Amino acid sequence: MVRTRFAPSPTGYMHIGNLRTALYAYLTARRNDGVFILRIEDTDQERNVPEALAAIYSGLALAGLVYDEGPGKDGGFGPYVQSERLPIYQKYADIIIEKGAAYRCFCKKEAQTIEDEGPVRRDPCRLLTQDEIEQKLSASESFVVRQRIPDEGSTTFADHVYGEITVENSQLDDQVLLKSDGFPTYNFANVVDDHLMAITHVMRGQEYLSSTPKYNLLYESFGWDVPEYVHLPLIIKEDGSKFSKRLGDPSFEDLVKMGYLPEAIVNYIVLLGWSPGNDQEFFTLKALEEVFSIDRINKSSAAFSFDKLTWLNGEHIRALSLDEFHALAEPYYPEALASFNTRKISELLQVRTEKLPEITEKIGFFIRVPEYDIEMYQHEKSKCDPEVSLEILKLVTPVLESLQTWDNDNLYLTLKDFGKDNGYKTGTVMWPIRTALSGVSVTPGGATALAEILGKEESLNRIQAGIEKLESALR
RNA sequence: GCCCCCAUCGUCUAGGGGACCAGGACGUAGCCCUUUCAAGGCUAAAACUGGGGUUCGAAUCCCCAUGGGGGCACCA
Repeated sequence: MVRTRFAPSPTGYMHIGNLRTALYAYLTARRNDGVFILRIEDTDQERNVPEALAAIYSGLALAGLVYDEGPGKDGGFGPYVQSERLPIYQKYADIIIEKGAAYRCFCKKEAQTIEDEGPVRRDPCRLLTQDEIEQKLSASESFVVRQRIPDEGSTTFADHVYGEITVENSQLDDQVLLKSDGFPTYNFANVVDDHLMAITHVMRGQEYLSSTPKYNLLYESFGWDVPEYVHLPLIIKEDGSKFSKRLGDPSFEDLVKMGYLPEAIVNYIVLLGWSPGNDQEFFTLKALEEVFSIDRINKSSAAFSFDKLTWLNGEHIRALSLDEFHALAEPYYPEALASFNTRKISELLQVRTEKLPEITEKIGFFIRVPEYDIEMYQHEKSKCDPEVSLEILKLVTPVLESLQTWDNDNLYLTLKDFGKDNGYKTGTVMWPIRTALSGVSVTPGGATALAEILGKEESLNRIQAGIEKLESALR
């Protein structure tokens, strides 16, 4: 039974790299009919942010990553919040001290920060005699528990992504397992919990690659089986620097606020470091659950491209039904748009929107025609200029006035025929109308689509205004 | 400083000795379609970091160099 876990510490937001780790862990569980577990790693009391827990839950929910076990969803391996497991770590710390694979260190914190010679520090306390220890203990001196790394030999572990890695034990430091406040460090808690929670595949960022030998040694000291390791490459920026919230890069929540669909973000993020082996790039979470596999994960770090995310977001927007898109677009429609058929507007917008907030700037002209220059009527490709425009607008007015059925199809056929009868290209007829109706050079949809939405009366008013504008300018 | 990891178009990647004068996607440029703009279609420019090996043959295997990244906390 495959069991994976996502083990974030509560920092207040969902980092992009964390989201991907969660995604991969989730997909690995789903693909293998396994169990996906959420564990909260809140062992740093100074860094805990109160509302951060909520951010983790909402972030996972937003991404669609439903966990099978976790806080509030006990599967027999709880509690799933590390700060609620303190006695457990205490117990295993005692066990490992007993085994001789760890020891108490009574050194002062400050003394530890002095730069020592050599890459690895061997703490003097590892040589303390039993008597000395008893003495310090009874004097209730505070201490931390450190792992006793063997002086000789080397440690090898296998990683699904990076292969076999060997490190000399002399390069490993006697890391702290239990802090003086009684809390475990990540280094200890992750090993104890992954074992106790029967995690089969440990998936995490590659920043843990270099400390993994120490975890292996811990597993060995306890006599536990080592889990499968899956270390994930880093996500960086296109200039090669770190992708970090602190440096102003967006978190998952930020991206959603910027108008990216959660499903598009998830789709994009899965491709940063993994590929399906064919040309498919568009994926829903459901589809990924069927095809994701660990052995197609890449080794090298991947740069986050906003351009590609934006494109993929457009793909997801276009894949929506009109109703779904309309629901997402509506919040961007101002009150003043209420008199129009906004569903029709959504229809025009859907294929032209890559990010939701773009909608705002695309629809302003529906409410009011902006001030514009008559140069707007000049258009090479449509063989149009202000003079011709004026002529067409005047000629077309009675035709439109007499039109009974005011919809896109009828308007289009009528105007097309009008052009044919009067020797104009369709584009030459449409350009001035579209311009008069909107006052902008680019609109979602053409002249007739806009006219339909604006309605007969408003359309004719705007055309009349265009005529007056042109007349006064050309006089 | 020490240790570990990585290295294909600008970016994400396919590729796991001959099928590669290296394929796809984003972005960029051009064309087509066309009622402006999109969407869609077509086309173009664009990469195997360098040097040694191994081999009949290397993007693919090995070594070195270079470059990049990560780690060396009572943070995770």
